[in-house]
Amino acid sequence: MGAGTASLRDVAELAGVSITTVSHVLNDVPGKRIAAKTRQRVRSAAAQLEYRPNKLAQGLRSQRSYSLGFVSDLVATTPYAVRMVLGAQEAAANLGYLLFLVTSGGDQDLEAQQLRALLDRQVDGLLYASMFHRVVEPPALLEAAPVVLLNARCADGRYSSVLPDETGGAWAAVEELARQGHKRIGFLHNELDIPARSLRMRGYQEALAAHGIDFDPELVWCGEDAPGGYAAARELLDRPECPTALFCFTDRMAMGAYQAAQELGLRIPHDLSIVGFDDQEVVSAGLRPGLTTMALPHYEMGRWAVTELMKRIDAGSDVPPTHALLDCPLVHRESVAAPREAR
Amino acid sequence: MGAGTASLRDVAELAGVSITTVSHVLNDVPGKRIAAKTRQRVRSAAAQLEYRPNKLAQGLRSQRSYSLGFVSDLVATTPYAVRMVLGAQEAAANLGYLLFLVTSGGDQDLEAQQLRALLDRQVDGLLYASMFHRVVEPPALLEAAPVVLLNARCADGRYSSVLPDETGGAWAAVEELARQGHKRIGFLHNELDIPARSLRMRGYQEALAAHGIDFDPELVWCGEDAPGGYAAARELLDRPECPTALFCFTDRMAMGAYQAAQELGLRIPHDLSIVGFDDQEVVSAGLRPGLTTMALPHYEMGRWAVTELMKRIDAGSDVPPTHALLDCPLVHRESVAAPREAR
DNA sequence: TAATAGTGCCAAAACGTTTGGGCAAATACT
DNA sequence: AGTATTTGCCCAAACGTTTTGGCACTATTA
Repeated sequence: MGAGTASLRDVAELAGVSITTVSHVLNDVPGKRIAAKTRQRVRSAAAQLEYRPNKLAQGLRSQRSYSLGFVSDLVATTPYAVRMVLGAQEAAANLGYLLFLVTSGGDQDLEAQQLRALLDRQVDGLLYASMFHRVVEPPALLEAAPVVLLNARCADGRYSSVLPDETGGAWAAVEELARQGHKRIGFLHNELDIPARSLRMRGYQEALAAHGIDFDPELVWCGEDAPGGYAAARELLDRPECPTALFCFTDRMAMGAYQAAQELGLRIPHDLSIVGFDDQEVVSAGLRPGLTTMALPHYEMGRWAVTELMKRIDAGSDVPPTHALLDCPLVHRESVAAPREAR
Repeated sequence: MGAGTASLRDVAELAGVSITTVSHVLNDVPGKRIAAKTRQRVRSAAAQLEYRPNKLAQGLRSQRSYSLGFVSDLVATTPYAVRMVLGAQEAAANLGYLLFLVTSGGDQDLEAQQLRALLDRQVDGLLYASMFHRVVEPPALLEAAPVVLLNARCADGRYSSVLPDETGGAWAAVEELARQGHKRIGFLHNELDIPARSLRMRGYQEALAAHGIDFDPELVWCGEDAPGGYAAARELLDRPECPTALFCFTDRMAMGAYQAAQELGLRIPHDLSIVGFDDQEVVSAGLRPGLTTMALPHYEMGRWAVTELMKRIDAGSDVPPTHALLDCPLVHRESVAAPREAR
């Protein structure tokens, strides 16, 4: 009844064989001829001592630490990003891997220091994650191990990357509204210089076009977070020819839009349909009525990244990088209905 | 210009000394007499080769892996808990430690499996974290390493633990309202069987008592999340003698209360003051007006936990466990004012 | 000059694995 | 019976460190 501290030697001694043999048996090394009886003896000795291999020693010897580094700019304020970590962690666990989690807070020196700490521990690969979709300039240290970019891509496409399909998401959101018969669909847009900005704009425009609706720049208004969403929505809804539906860049902006609608006496979805983006549950499920919104596939991206990273670890760095775009599923709640006019 | 893959032997060769000497120099081993010149030579050789010690080898030899395990039930849906991880991670990084992050999702077998994976990697200690404050029954495997309980405690107090001061937080929240002159302070309470429930209730009652206000069970109504908060608030506010202020168990319930208030034509904070709990920023900063609320000291708890864990790692398990209660700071926004009657 | 003390360095074992190259004994062929 | 083959196992080196216990010099002292 070992306290889990038994070594290969202890097992060997108890089984009356050499360390080599124990190793061969426990690892099922192919091509090694060992009598069934001996195997049995070894296994039961190992079981009896509750033998567990020391991963440090294993890693030292076989150049495989079975651990990965998850590097992210800031895990802090962004709640949904947690699902990225979770997806990665679960996928890793299934393969016998563990994740080192480090955050740089955006500080380059700190990031380098953390990366070195990871490499010192001989991680087999790195997940370089951004908390919001962006183009990154990966630090030189990343060269030292297989890498996959998560929720980010680099300008030269050198590393594999996985991103949400922003355009497709925006497209589907607007499609959902257009299908209900909406013609005047406002867009509560973001003003940050991030890829999602132009990508979702594209989706918005293309979906409009697909439904034969002319793009009207007057129906696009920028802002940020709930206050920005509120202001932008007031702006759009205070007009004579106001939109019957709003597509919001984030759930938080949608939250602001709800407030504006309420103040103006517009009932959702009767007088105004709203679709958000992010499926930030505290907001989308907390609002009344529940907010129909596009979910970001954070969990799936985390999983994808690990799977891809494994391929690269196993195959060496000669395989060309892959770039994935994952779907943003529509989450139906109660904020969308046909426009009044169409009823 | 080594690719970071130089070993002690390479440095020794380049400096023309033995491995031993290099180790002594680079580790500043006290009591070792080595000529200043030699030291210089070794250091510059190490620098030139960009030598970095292999932590696997170090750990194997010196029984210190400089890594910790962060075990949590589920990192998933709960966004604020992220700050716990962050606090732990930053504190660990400052001490040269890295964090392995694992989540069990509440599954006992999976948890055991993950714990073993951590122990296999010879972690120096474990952070056993709960995503919401609760009493846990720690698995037997925790015995195998120093442990600190994070946002949790065990019934027998065997392990060190750190928790938010729920009672103090509730006390301060109600105090904030009472100080403004509110006499009828409703409590939108939770109905789950968790420690926070009775602890906050105690804070609520004590603060009332401190202000000479009689506790009125009629002013306490249970529910959960935004919908529950909405329902409970409707219940309380629809009366003739309705409360002038609401203390909400969570920000999400407060969100529901906002909706109820809006429907009833009550303006916040003019007609109704509200204090929440959690400081879940998407909600508290997203509501109009901003929600005054009690923040949970997740970040600080994370920090405290690794500090405590370090003590226990360094001191052996003979030092008695410590149990900390950390303050919940009040976050002022715009949802509190004096009651109308008092103006 | 010889004993003593101090200085500067190193060899080797150990941590717990994996793995290539064995070598005896048992079995199969001629 | 003698050779070839197979079976079953083990030795020892290696991974990259830390650490103990020296050993060979040089400098000091008597």
